[in-house]
Amino acid sequence: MKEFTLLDDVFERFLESTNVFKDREMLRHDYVPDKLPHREEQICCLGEIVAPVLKGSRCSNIFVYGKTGTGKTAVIKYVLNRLADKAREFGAPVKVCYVNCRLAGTEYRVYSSLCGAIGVNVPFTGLAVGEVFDRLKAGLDSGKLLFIVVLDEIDALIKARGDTLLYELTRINETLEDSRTAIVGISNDLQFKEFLDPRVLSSLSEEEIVFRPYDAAELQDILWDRAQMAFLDSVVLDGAVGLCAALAAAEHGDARRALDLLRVAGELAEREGSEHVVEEHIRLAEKRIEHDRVMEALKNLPPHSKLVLCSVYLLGKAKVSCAITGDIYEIYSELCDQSGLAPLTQRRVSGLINELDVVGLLNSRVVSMGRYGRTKKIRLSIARSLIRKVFTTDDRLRRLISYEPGCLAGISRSRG
DNA sequence: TGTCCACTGGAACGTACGGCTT
DNA sequence: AAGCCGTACGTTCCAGTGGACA
Repeated sequence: MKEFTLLDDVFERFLESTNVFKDREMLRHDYVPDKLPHREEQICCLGEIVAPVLKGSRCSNIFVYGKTGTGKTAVIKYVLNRLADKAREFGAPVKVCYVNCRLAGTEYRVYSSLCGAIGVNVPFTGLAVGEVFDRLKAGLDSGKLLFIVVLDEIDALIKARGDTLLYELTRINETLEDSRTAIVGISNDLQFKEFLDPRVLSSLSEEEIVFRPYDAAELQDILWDRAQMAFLDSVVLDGAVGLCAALAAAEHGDARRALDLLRVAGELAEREGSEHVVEEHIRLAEKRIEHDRVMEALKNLPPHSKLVLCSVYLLGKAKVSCAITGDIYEIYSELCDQSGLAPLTQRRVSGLINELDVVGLLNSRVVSMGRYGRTKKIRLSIARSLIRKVFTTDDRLRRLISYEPGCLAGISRSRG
């Protein structure tokens, strides 16, 4: 009963608090606004490239690249949405399908999304990739269609699975009867071209559009536009937007990050009943976003990764200045013993360390110690208190973070 | 200068599982 | 039901590596 009263208080406070937002959805990065400042050039360029489909011809394949938060996805969606509207108006048989390759994860799922877009049902799993591709072709050939395929974050898929998907898609028109397909590939990584077969690259890059990062002044314009839509009048102060833009500009001009900062800052201001969003809220928002990211990453780790991280934590606690793979594996094995898990091989643990490095929880560096071999030096790249905080909520891990491994004494002696 | 350490990291392969086709 | 397929997660094997040391 008490909990309900408490919760009711929270809701009451929220309802009675001063409003700062008009429509917070405007600050989400998947929202595509009617106006995209400082991207007029790219919008026109893309528009010119795709326009031929309105007259029933295939448009060129396009390769778009630029860092995260430079407006690539927003511009593509903006232009292709307009194109689809125009096509309906003119009765052109245009279909657009947007797939995020990183989220799709596999060739199979990319093909099945494409099939879904043209109304071909494909089971969620169970078919050979070739079979799904054949069904896609059959689906396209069952009518006359101009199919525009947007493959966002294509670099993620190519690096993980190779370029067969792009190879097949860039050649699909050779076997189609009446329908035609055009590909828009979006990549965050410029170097990604090196992973491509030259034939695929030349076919995909019939046209190229580059999105350079926004500078602080441009970010400020973008933020003001969105702030006016998202917040009530004169809620956001000049200094707050300026700081927000400056912080995001320092991080390669990432508009997505700038919008996140502004949204979280607004939520913080709302919660404390403030009538304005000020610089202090932006600073707090910056800390909050990083904190949440790390907490989320920690909570969702698989059990063995948690034990690896716990081993690094324990080594730090024992004042071992820089842990190496061998030390970590020894402690990890002991922790497995303690928690009744069968330990993975050192090879696998080495891979887990790399994965923890990629998500930013660890920092590892390959070093050679001369005749003492080659290994990785590993340290935590997050606050120890965060690990304690998350692991104490887990019954099994709570015991382990205060555990004193027997092998620790030997490690400390040799390398403390 | 050659040896040797303690790994790294690529590649091939194994196993389990869910789900489709025949 | 059997066979096949993709996916996830793991193991095993092994060539390669950089630099301290004899």
